[in-house]
Amino acid sequence: MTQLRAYLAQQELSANTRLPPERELCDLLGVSRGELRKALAVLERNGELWRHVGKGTFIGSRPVEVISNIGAIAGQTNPREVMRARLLIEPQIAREAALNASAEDISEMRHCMEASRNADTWRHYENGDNRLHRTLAEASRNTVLVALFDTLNAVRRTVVWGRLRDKSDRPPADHHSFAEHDAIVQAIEERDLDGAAAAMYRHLSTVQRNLLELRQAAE
Amino acid sequence: MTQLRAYLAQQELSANTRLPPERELCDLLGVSRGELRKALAVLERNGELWRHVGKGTFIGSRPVEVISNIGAIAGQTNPREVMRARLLIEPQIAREAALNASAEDISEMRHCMEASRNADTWRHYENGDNRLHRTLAEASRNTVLVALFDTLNAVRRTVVWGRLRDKSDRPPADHHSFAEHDAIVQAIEERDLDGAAAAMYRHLSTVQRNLLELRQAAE
DNA sequence: TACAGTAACCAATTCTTGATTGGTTCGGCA
DNA sequence: TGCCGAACCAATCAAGAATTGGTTACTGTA
Repeated sequence: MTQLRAYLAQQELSANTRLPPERELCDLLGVSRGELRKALAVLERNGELWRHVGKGTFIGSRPVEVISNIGAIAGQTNPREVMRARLLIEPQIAREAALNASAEDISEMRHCMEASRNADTWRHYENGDNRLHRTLAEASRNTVLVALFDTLNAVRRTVVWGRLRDKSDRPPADHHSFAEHDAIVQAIEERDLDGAAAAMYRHLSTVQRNLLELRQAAE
Repeated sequence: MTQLRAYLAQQELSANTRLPPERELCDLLGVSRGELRKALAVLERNGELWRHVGKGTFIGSRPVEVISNIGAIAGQTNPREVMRARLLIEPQIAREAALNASAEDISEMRHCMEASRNADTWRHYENGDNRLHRTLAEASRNTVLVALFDTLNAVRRTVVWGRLRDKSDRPPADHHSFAEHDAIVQAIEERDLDGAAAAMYRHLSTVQRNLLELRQAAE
């Protein structure tokens, strides 16, 4: 243990530096591999280095693998997790939108709502729906929030939903989303932060419930 | 062209299905490769299939590759936006962690807290701090939330903070984060959803305030 | 001239194989 | 009991071969 610390001290210990393999290291320090591994385990537990099979042992903290590939995320998750994340994140974005939305943002949102209401196919409806949520995210006037929303949205679209959709080839005129979207935009226009978040939460709850019912009906 | 359509019709044409290589296909259909490629080009422009060198030809539309380039986001934003996004997002993650954290998660969080408390340099402190927040995100047991947190965290570290840090070479024993971290983990352990979110909000508020004071002092 | 077929080549990608490396187990030994 | 040595395992990496869509040049035919 003491030997290892001394060895590390004498070496250049800049972060992300790779140590020699364990087999070399124990030969170098004149200790057995078991003892060396016990010492390394302490240092790893302490967060001073990290190890990975096949890669090696590295100085510093384990790098968080920023999954740039949406498909990788989508492959590890499921509709339930995605829906849960939406319920937690999007109301907060709506809250920030209520704080920062401009008149143009609100006008654009209303335009998207009208487009989806007049949609003659589900595809067109979802197009308008997507644009509405995206415009709402932009209305937060926060680049980071928009980026997070885009990531979340991309995952949502990639995850296999099982092509769930009832048989009607076009959205009914009394589709639940219309009134709910209206409530969200209304709250944003009135600068009602809590109201906007709550309206978005209610909307996503309904979406979730519909999704579950469709999945159960499919079984 | 007509032959190709007939071939596709007879085959199973579920999305993401890979077609035989062009060399096989033209042999199979008895046409030259040039003619086959002209037909394929039409179908690709029509959105019925997509091709990629080295991969092959696939049925359906080309998968959306949303490259969430951290650097691009970081270049368009600023510390204020990042901090604002953290204040909105991370309390929600803490809330979900309070709902789903296992005993191992909490134990690991406590260990990270101890590590950062015993840190003898700011670098080690931040190491423990990062691991704590990451463990907390994992405790939400939601792959999507972890991915969003990683994205947010990567942006935070990329954004230029101006290397703000007071001169003391090690965190003071009464550093505000220690008590605040403790409150967060405490609330999570007690399954106090609102408490965990509120504690995280208070913590990030303090971080934000400290950041502003340091920036003003630097001017 | 015009156009289709053939072959060859290019670059991106995947597949294959062997070596490396952290993690683990088992027997020997003091 | 505790440590050492050796072997083995699974994940990873590295390098080369094979595959595949994209492109070009040449030939033959009408």
